[in-house]
Formats: sequence, structure tokens, C-alpha cells
Amino acid sequence: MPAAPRLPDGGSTDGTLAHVKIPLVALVGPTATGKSRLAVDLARAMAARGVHAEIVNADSMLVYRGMDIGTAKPSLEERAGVTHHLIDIWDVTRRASVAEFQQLARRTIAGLRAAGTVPIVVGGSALYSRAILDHFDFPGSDPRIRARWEAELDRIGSAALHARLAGIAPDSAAQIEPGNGRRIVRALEVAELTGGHRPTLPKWTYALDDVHQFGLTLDRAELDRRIDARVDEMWRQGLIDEVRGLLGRGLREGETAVRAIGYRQVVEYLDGECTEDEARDAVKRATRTFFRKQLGWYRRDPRITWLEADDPSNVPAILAALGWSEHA
RNA sequence: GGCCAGGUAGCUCAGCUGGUAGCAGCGUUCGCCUGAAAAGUGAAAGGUCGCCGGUUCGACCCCGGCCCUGGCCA
Repeated sequence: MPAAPRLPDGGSTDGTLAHVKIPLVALVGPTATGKSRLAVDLARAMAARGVHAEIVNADSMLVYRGMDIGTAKPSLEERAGVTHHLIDIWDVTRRASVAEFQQLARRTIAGLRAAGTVPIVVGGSALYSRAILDHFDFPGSDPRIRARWEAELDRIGSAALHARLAGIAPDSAAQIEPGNGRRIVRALEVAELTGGHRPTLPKWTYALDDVHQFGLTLDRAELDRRIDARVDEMWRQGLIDEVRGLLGRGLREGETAVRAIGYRQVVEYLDGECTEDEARDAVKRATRTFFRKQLGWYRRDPRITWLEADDPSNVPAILAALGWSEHA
């Protein structure tokens, strides 16, 4: 049994945590801004104050075992002894699911808090972090129903399927563009499953208590440069070999892992669809596009406190925001 | 030096045997987003069509000259 944490506000610990508020820190923001690093630094800074903190991954691709280089997964050294949850939990053949991840993450967070440990949720997958922190209820899923509608999509096309949806669930149809086959299929699945309409994005209200969300930001041009350098570094570290190995473990059979930036393009190269240089450029481009898309999600969230990437005062700033000032 | 091909959106190109250009691809910007989300999807902004002159009612497209690029021959 670990000892009850000593709280930085000087409060006495009597062995019960019922009266203690354990905050949740969430670090979000675009890729390559140093979220993982900051999370570890923060956890260690907390540890130095006698507060135990652990990291909960909220990145859709770090969950896959063997996808290390291309996902910039923090190495054991980089984790520096801080416990990370929900990394390397699935094989690449497994189809990812936000709803399932939400369950896992919430359970993990609840467990940590119950033990007096501060959860630091880190990840650049906006839907994932929102599903964890916000009011998200997923209506359920049925593979057979899904497969049937997917087959129908292949048969008649998205526009025609959209028309079908309009007849079944007009509200859902009105929210989905006729070209968006994937979402149309899902809406039909939900309609059939529940008889109702699919839910839409919730307001900016946390479902969990005492959430403190911080976003890392960086000048776009600088981020572009950083991404180029990082992709080159991935190549040097052997991304292609990593992908080769994963192909032997069924990467191609999975539906989500193969879509990951870096992996998709290298698979295309290995399939002879493009040259190695073209693949590398494609990875850079895709990553740049990706972070712009991430920015779109986060900059709309009014709850996020923004921090400049790599600013050495970020850790103290976060601690101060939690009310744990330096000389408390 | 000669010959050939070409100089059209930020990039790669399409186009018209003359009536001021393309829903093009990539990029950029902005938007949507509840079980694949590093996914999926919608829209917008970008061009004095290498330069100068000529022919013509009118030229990006025809003619002449020049500049530049690539290739071939010397």
C-alpha cells in the first residue's frame, strides 16, 4: 500500500481521501508540440511535492503495440519512471473504438483518483479527449447491422444512401453531408438500433469533476519545420522496417491502425505505389494537414488554457493554476 | 551556335485551329464532426495565361522579336 499523498497545500493527511479533491489535468494540442514531455515533467514536479501523478493516454494511435516510431510514442526513458496508462493495449489488427476507449479511460481515471493519484490525460485526438472529459453517450453498435449498411453503401453509393437516411431519420440526414458515406452508415445503424436520431456534439461542459485543461500551441511555420525534421528522424530510426514488421503481424488486416499517418504511406511505398521519397513527402504533408485539423478542434474549446510549447514556465504555470503555488 | 519541346493559380498540369481560362490534382484558408477520428466530409480564396510589339472589332490561343527552362545535335 502506498502512503497517502502529502498535499502541497499543507493539509494533513489522515489516511482518508474523501475530503481531498484530486484534480484532473488534461494536456491537448497539435502534434509535435511536446505534450508527452510536458506531462512527464509535470508528473515529476508533482512527485517532488509529494503528490503522485500518472499519465493517461488519450491518443488514438499510441494504443497500438508495435507502432512506436511513426506515432512518436514516448520511449521508456522518456517516460522517466512515470506510469503511463492505455499505451500498447491493442494489436494492430484490432479495430479501434472511441466508445470502448472512453470506458477504459474513465475507469482508469476513476481508479487513479480513488487512490489519490492525479491523472494527467494527454493526447491529440480531440474526439477521444472529449469523449473522456465531456458528456458523451454512445448509442451502441451492432456489427451485423453496420456491415449490412456498409454493403448497401458500396452498392448504391452515398448520395442514394443519404436519401434513404432522410426517409428514416430526417434530423440525422440533415446534419450529414450526402458525400459522407461513413457517417451516413453510422446514422442508419443508430437509427435502426435505437429508433431515434444520433446524438451530436455536446456543449463545452465537463462530465468529470475538477478538470483543468491546457493546450500547447506553437507558430504554424515553426510547427511545419518541426514536423519535417521529425519525419526525417522517423526515417532514420527505421520507420520502414517497423512497418515491414507490422505487416507481418497483420497491419493490413486492421482497419484503423493502417490509416495512421506514416504507416499508410509507407505501406503504399512497400506496395510499389510510390517511391520512398514520395512516401516521405506524403507523410510530411499529411502530418501538416493533421495538425491544422487538430487546431480546428481545440481553438474552439473555450475551456482550454493555452501555453506556448517548450516554455520552461509551463510546469509552474500549471501548478499555479491548480492552486499549488510555489510557496504554498 | 543550330534544332525540338515548353513557359497558364503557391506547386504539377489541362485548355482554346481567336470571343478575356479548369467543379483539375496537391497546397492554403475556413467549416462540419458521438463507436475507424492520425478517420470521414463540405466550401472558399488564389491567375495582367513569360516579356515587347504586330494582325484583328477582339488574342492565352495567329505572326515577329526578345528572355528563361529542359532535351537533342554540333
